[in-house]
Amino acid sequence: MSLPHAILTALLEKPSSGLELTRRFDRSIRYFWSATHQQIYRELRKLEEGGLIHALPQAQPSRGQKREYEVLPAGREALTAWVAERQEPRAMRDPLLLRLRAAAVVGTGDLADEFARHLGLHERQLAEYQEIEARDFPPARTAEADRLQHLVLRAGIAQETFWVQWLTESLEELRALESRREAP
Amino acid sequence: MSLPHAILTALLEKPSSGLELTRRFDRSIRYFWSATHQQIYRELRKLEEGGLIHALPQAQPSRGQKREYEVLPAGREALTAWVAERQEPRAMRDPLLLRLRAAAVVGTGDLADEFARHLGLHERQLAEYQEIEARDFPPARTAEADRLQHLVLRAGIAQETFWVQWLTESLEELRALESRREAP
DNA sequence: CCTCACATGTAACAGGTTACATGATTAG
DNA sequence: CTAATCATGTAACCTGTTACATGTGAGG
Repeated sequence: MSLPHAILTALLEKPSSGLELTRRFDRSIRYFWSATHQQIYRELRKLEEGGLIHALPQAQPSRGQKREYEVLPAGREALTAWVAERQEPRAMRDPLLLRLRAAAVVGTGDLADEFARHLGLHERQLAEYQEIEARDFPPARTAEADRLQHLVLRAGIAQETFWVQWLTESLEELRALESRREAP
Repeated sequence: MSLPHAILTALLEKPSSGLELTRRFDRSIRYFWSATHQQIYRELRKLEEGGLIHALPQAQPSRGQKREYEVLPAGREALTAWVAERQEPRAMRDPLLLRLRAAAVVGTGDLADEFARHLGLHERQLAEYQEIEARDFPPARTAEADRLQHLVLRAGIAQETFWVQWLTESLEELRALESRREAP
């Protein structure tokens, strides 16, 4: 039940069309929620049917024409209620950990290369988040919304930091095991 | 494509029935992959159809009867190939972050209570993992499979440590914002 | 006119969740 | 015999992914 609420949040900040939302997801929402344009269009239709948003009247509504959506009061209420819900934390579920676990049974193969590649990707992502932090969250800000958004970004930074550290450590271990197999 | 490989890994370590697998997922596999019994039965059927596992012959195969499965050579090969695949890291996607982001727009409501509750849950989980580490991974072990499994557990520990730290920090911020609203 | 970028949409499928159904075995 | 527990299974639904289809408008 998260995607509709991600969309409501984005639309409250700024009424948008489906494609604009897709781009906003790609640009900034990506670091805590991702979605493709197909998901977004499907969900916009459902939200409109449910009376939580409506399309701004403009031009003739036809296939290749832009449709901008706006959140209705019912939509804002639904979002507020969702924020207040009691929800269980989601369990960790990462294929890379699973592959390492499988490697403990069938052998590591070229897994070290894959770990090195992931390490590079996470290092780049971390650097990007740190740039955003430096640019958009200077120390002196005090507006409430800013502080909350900063917390979300810090979660992203902490996550990437975790990956960089863990992958570095794991890579050492994998390479040590490899060289031990070559010259025991 | 992760669940079938999680099952293959578990079955290679020990041939099991569907319900036994469910319990093993709940007990130990949970900290890097989770699955319900419905998912597991569905997947066992597919794996058997695909010739990657087969049911051990025993008793008459009827509805309430236990069926134990074993991995076939083709299954082991499939798992080995999957470990060697090139896969993109999965994006972070957590509803709690999304709710905090939404709260920046519609207000925090009782979110602080929810954060406090999650903090407690993660603290308990962290303690559990640390117990497992102390019990199952004493410092002197050197067997390869042990070292790899230890890495996986350390990822779980690092994750929970992240949550405890981030939630603690966020909770302070949320409470500070609340008291600022009460007495500005 | 053609092509490209913009914009919306369809279809099919894989994976995950929830609720419920049914048979077999064992304890009281 | 009855209730509880073990064990497997069905069905419906929601979410996410991939591939493809179609219409609009602007520039060359």
